[in-house]
Amino acid sequence: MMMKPKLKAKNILKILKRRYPEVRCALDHENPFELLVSTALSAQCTDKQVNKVTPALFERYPSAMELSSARVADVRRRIRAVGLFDTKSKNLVAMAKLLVKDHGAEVPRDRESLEKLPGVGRKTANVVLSNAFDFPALAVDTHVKRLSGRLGLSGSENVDKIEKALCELFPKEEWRDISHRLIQFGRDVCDARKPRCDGCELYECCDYRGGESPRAR
DNA sequence: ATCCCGAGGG
DNA sequence: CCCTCTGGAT
Repeated sequence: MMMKPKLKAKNILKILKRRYPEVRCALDHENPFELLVSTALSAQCTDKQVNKVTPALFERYPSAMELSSARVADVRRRIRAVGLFDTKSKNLVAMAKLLVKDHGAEVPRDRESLEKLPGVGRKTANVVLSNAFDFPALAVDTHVKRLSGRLGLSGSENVDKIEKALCELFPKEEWRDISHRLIQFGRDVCDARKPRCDGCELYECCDYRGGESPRAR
């Protein structure tokens, strides 16, 4: 019973909405600057680690203006718990300088400018665009990548193609939340190494099924 | 030991 | 495409 991708996507959307009625960005922040910084810090670590260092960080550096004149060593000390701090601390200060120089110390609202910021890639840019500015964007991270592959929504292509495929599959107004739901589901059920396929609500929609089908990890 | 709600560089 | 960077959780 091969389902058409479009219909399959619709079912997945429905099931995930039921499972996660309300979705929020794990790194919830009141202003774009804080969202940008904490999202950039979240690379290769948990949001718990990020939330541990950001309060003190933002107390000392409330905006791009203050952060732009920070000493890298001080920032590094403050963010040590998130790991990869050597690169991240340098990037944060450089990023703030660029914000002050080119964007009036504000967070730019277009993808091109965001991705020029040191330490900001496609994923972070999409999170900021969709969560801070309500621009339709679908963030693809490792969870989304893995789930998309397993469910058979896209091939195991590169991130750009996966993002494009998912954007065609899901309605624009869902782009922001579907990645959060896929991420959540990836953590709760579809683990990278030991997926809990028994009792999985998406089993019927899945091309992977614990490895039964020849699909990418 | 191994992986993580990445990004940058080779 | 591949690798590396890191602390923390498991």
